[in-house]
Amino acid sequence: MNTEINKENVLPETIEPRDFIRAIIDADIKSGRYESRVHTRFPPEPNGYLHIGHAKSICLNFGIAQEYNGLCNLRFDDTNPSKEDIEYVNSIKEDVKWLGFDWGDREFYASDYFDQLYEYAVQLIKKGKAYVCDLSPEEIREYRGTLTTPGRESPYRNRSVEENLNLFERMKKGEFPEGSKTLRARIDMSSGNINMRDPVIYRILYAEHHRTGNKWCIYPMYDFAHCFSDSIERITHSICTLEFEDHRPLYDWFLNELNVYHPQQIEFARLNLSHTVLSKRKLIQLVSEGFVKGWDDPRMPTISGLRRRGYTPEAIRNFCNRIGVAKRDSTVEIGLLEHCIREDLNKRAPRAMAVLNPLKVVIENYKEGLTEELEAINNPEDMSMGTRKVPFSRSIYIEKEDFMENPPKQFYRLAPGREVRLRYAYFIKCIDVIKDETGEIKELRCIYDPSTRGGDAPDGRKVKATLHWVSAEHSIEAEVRLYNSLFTKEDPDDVEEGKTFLDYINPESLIILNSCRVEPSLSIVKPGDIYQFERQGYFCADPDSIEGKPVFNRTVTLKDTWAKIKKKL
RNA sequence: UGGGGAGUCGUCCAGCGGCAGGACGGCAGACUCUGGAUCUGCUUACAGGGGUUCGAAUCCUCUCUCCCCAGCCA
Repeated sequence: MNTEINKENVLPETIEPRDFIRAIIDADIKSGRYESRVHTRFPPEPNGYLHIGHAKSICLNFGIAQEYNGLCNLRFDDTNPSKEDIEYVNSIKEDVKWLGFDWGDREFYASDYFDQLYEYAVQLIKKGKAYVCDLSPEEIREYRGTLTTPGRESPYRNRSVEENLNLFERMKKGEFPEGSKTLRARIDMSSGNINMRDPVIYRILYAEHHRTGNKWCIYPMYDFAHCFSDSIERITHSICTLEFEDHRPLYDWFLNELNVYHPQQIEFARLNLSHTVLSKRKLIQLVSEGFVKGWDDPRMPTISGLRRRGYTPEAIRNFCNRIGVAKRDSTVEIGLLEHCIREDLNKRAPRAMAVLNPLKVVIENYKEGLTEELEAINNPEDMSMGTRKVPFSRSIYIEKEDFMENPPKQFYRLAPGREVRLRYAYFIKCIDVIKDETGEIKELRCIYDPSTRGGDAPDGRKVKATLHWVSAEHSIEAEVRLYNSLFTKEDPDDVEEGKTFLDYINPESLIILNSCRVEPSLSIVKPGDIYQFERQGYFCADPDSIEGKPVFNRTVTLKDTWAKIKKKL
C-alpha cells in the first residue's frame, strides 16, 4: 500500500512535460545552486488584461514551483504609473486565481521596493556607475547611436559623485520638470548591445501611482527594477520571454555591480496563436475602438474572454502543457486549443437538445394534445450524471439544416419519404413538405412509428440519422451567440500594403440567433453553466441571460464530418 | 554591414553519437440512438554545402533563412 502511494506521488513528476528550463533547474538542484531551492515569479504589468499568452507563462512559473515543491510569487511590475491601473491588478488576480494557481501571501509589487531601489541607485552613483544626465529625450536618442554605429558619451557623464548625489536627491524632491533629467547607468556607449549604452534607470514622472500615490516623482525603469525585485524576493529562476534576452547582460550587470543575491534569468518563446492577436497594444485597440464589446468579449483571447466563452481552467492548463516550452518562435494552431476544450467538456458537460434554426414538424398520426415524457441520458460519457425527462408532442421543431428536399447522396438526414430517428423519441418519416408563396419550406408533415418509442425499432430496422428536436409547445425561446474566429487570416499581422490587422476582422465572428428553441430543462440556468447541445457543440450560459430567456455562447462546435463533406460537394 | 537568438512532419514539442518519436491536423476504416465520443491504420520532417566518425538531427566548419534590439514602455 505504501509503495503504491509513493508511486502516485512520484509518477506525475516523471511524466511532466520536460523542457530546457526544467533541465536547467534539474542541473541547478543537483549542483546545489540556490541551496537547491526553486522560487519563481509571475510579473505582470497591470496595464491590461491577461491573455492566453500570459496563461502559458503562469502555467510555466506556477507549474514549475509546484513540481519542484518551490514557491511562485505574484508580482506586479508597476513602475510606470502613467499606464497602470488598479482595475488591471484586480482582473489579473482574479484570472490567475481562476486558472487555479495560488500565490499564498506572496502578492508583491515592484512599488513595494521603491525605497530600496532608490538606495541601490544611490549606491551605484557612489560607485561612479551612475550619473544624472541633462540630455533631452531627443538628444539621448541621438547620442545613443544606431544598430551599426556606436553611441557618443553624454557631456554629463563625468559629473562628480557629489554633484550626482545632489542632483539625484533634488530629482526625487521634485525640483526639476518632467523630462529634464534622468539617472543613467554608466556602462559603455560603444557596446554592440544597445541596452548597455548608458541606459536610463530613473526618470521624472509627475503622475499619481495607484499604490504610492504622490510620494514619488521619479520612477525606476524596468531593467533596474526587475532584477532587484527578483533579488529582493530571492527568486532562483527568473523566467521571461525572448525579447529580454539582450537585456540579460544588463540584468547581470546591475546585480554584479551592487554585489547582491543574483537569480538566473531564462528566456523562452512567447505564445503566438493562429487567427488571433496577442499583443497588448492590439487587444487594447480592439476594446477601445469598439471592435469587440469589452475585455471579456467571448471572441477575445483574454482569460476573461475565454472564461465567458465557456473555456475551463483545466482545458487552458492542459493546452499550456501540450504546447511545450522552447526558444524558437512559433505559432500554435487555434485548433489545438479547441481540441483541449472539447476533450474536457465532452467528459463533463451535460447534454441538452436545442434547435438553433427551427423548422416546424407536425406528426400527423400522433394524438393531438398528448404529451409524453421521454427519458434522455444526461451524459453518455458519464452515466453517473443520470437521466432527465424531455416532453414530446405532436408539434416539434427540428433543425432546418436537418432536412433537404433534394439531398445529395452523402446527406442522410430527413428528406421526403425518408425515415430518421428523433433522439430518445421515435422514428418519423416525412410525407409532405409545406411551402409559402416564395417557395420557402414552412413546415414538414411526418408520421411516426409508435413501436419505436425510446428510439429503438423492435423489428431491428435501421435509420441512417438521429436528429435532435424540441417540443413546439414545451420548449422555450433562447438567444444563442455563435462565435467564429475574430480574424479571417491565420496571421492577422501578415497584412497587405496599406492595411492593418483590423482589416481582417471576421464579419461573421459573432452571429446572434434570437429565436432558438431549447428544451424546458434549460429555462433556469446560471451564468457559466455549460452544456453540450447535442450534435452541435458546447455552449455556456451568458450573464446576459434573464429568467425565461436564456442566452448561450457557443464555446466550440462539435467536430462536424458532414460540414466537411458539404464543403467538398 | 553592430549585438543577441532560432532553424526537426502542415502545426507544436521530443530526440543531446546508434532504426527520427509524441500530440494536434489530414486521409482511410471500424463502431455508434450525437455525421459526437471511442478505436485502428496511413501519410509527411532533421534549412543547405563540406568535414570528423564504423555510424551525425546530434560534433566541427562554411553558407542561407527567420526573429528580437536604436522608449525617459514592460
